[in-house]
Amino acid sequence: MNIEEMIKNKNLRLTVARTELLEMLLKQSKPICYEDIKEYMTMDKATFYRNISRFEEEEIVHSFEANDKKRYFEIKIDKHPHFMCNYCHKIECITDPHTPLLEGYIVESVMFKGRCSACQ
Amino acid sequence: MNIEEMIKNKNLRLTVARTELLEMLLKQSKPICYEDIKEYMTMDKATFYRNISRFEEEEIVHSFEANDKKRYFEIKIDKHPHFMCNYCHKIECITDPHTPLLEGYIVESVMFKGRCSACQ
DNA sequence: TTAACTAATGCGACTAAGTCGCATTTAAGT
DNA sequence: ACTTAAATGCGACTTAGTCGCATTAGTTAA
Repeated sequence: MNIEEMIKNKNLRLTVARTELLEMLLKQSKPICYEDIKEYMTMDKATFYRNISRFEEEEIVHSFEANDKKRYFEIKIDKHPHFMCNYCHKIECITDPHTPLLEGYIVESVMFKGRCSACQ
Repeated sequence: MNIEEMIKNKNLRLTVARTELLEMLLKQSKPICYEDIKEYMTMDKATFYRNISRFEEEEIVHSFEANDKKRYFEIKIDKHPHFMCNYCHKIECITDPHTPLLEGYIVESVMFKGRCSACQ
């Protein structure tokens, strides 16, 4: 599925900003925040956040708050847990398919925090 | 170990604010943010955050950022995973002892997000 | 094509959690 | 009690993210 379809399938208007934003998100290998990519985008900050919120509603994007008080985003395909290092603050994707289950809950995402391999 | 010992053992000065803060934290059954308890405390906001940071350095307190952009705190005894509901935004402690391991990482905390039992 | 309608955008102002600087107070050793 | 350094309260500040509003641009139908 291409970017145009991703947008149209959700009955969203196809705009330059939305196309640019999805291209950007698809390019990443890990979650990013606004600061990380603002210099590579032409859209305004408000437009960025409004579109991110829209994409979240439509379940195209997943986000979470990191301990640096910034919101991080990634495309919601290939769902996987994340690891956030408490020492170097790097965020990594966990590819280990062994995602834990919790009785009584529907787990939609998992975040591990601790010391990453580089910080040991 | 009582509160006075907890503070003295870390070579911290025993102050009214610190005692009050630890009493407050020990009373909770789940993580709390400043807003949750400010009305029950006499100390200033700056003092609260400074002492929380100090307690974190001394590993008395654990904190994390929730999706409401607020920082949540709890006493760092009896470490356990947490569950944050994406729908009612409630934070719960997971008592299930089955905490997952990750090869190559030292996991210090785990946060699950999704739909809690009340929201199904 | 064009017209008309509505949603999306950019901009500047605003919000609020958390931090900082500094003058004052207080804990703790002598 | 006296001294000294650390802790506190207060107000000002920072900054990620949001809001209001005037303008622009997709989309649908004629």
